[in-house]
Amino acid sequence: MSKGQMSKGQPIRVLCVDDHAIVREGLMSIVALQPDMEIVGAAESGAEALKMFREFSPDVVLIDLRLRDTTGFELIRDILALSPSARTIVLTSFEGDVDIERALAAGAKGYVVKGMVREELLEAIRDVHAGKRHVPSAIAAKLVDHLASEKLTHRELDVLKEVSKGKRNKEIGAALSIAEDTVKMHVKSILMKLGVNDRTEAVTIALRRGIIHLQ
Amino acid sequence: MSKGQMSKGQPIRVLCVDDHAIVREGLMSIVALQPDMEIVGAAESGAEALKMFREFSPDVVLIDLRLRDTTGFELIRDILALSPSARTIVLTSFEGDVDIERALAAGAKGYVVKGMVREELLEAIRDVHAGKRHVPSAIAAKLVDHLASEKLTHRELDVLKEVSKGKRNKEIGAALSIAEDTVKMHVKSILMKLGVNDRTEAVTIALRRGIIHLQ
DNA sequence: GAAAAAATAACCCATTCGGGTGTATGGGCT
DNA sequence: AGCCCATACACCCGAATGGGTTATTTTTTC
Repeated sequence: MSKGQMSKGQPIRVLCVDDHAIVREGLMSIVALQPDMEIVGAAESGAEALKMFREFSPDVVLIDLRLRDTTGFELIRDILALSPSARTIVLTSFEGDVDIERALAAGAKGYVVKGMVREELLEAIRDVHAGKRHVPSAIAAKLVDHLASEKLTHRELDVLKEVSKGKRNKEIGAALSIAEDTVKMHVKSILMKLGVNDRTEAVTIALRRGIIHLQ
Repeated sequence: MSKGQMSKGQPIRVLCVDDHAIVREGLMSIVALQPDMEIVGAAESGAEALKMFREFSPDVVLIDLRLRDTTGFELIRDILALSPSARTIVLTSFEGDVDIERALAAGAKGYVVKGMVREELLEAIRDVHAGKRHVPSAIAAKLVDHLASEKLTHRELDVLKEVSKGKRNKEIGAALSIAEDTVKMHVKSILMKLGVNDRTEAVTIALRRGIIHLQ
């Protein structure tokens, strides 16, 4: 790892990971214009990203949360396993507080939403390269909004995913090999934790917050 | 309109409309590399797009469906109202059959999904500029899959949107100023047309197919 | 102007749902 | 050992839901 003694004159070496060619292209063209940065690679999958990370040891890695062969969360963990001092920034269109929380928990140093102004991204890259965290206040605010809200347990998540498929409690019980009454218990808990009236609103709120995703 | 006698030597003049700076940047950099194309403008809102369209009379307009101040559907209609021979291509991440159908119904000549390969987009631009339609078979297949499925009526859509908020039939009735029994009638019809078991699945299927969108 | 489609409303009825309360078991942390 | 928490199960009950049928009025379409 040749990051410790990086002098001010050397450009920030950036790797970007996104399965959309347009986004990779856009990132490259934005970053390439900065005199203090350079793109060392653009990967379209997690596997390719890891290969490029090993090969180029970039200073900063930009990562989308949705990838073809893995998730951004997993990729961040994989990269940190290779190099614990790696600096990663999530660049995604997901804005749910749970997505943000999971990304930061996985070890991301920054979280930037696609659709922000160009400067926000560049600032994030410079901050994170300098060892700082960079989470825009609008993003941080979403986390704060749900600080008090209880997290769903693993089992509740299982149930919620089945609920989103339109299954009845009885069917969910059969699918998860538990009693219908247990399912009802979980559903009640889910509704309470999410602060909603019924299972349908539970699903839409969960989608909005990034607790579950379609497909 | 100086499009009729466009000679082969002149580049295809492209306008792109997307509220994400990264995507605009990516499009510009992809198109700029093509010898037979040039970007004449990049708008980040519908209003700006119309202004640029009037100013530059581009040969082809690339349009995202989600814009800050309007929708892609509306923008396509607005552009066609200005210039009935305008050629527009939808470039979006929405893949629901209803999104596709609405876009083509609005007058789009092409429909390309973000995340396709670079060549797909370039081919679409050339095809559409040449007066052809360009809808990739994967996209067309989604339309075909739902050819038989009945469309929801306007009122059913109103009800479905309320359902997605977690409202009860009684509350929906109050919101729409109709009897609860009428709401139940609409809900029954919705479930039948979408081929689902309950209101929750109706919402997730509707989201997937682009019949409704969150927020 | 007639025919078709959509919107409205009212029944019935079995099932499901949401809310309340209580109990039990097995990890994990202190 | 004691405690918390997740998980699992049971029972009660009123309200909401989904399915079936019929009918009137309005709107759209041909």
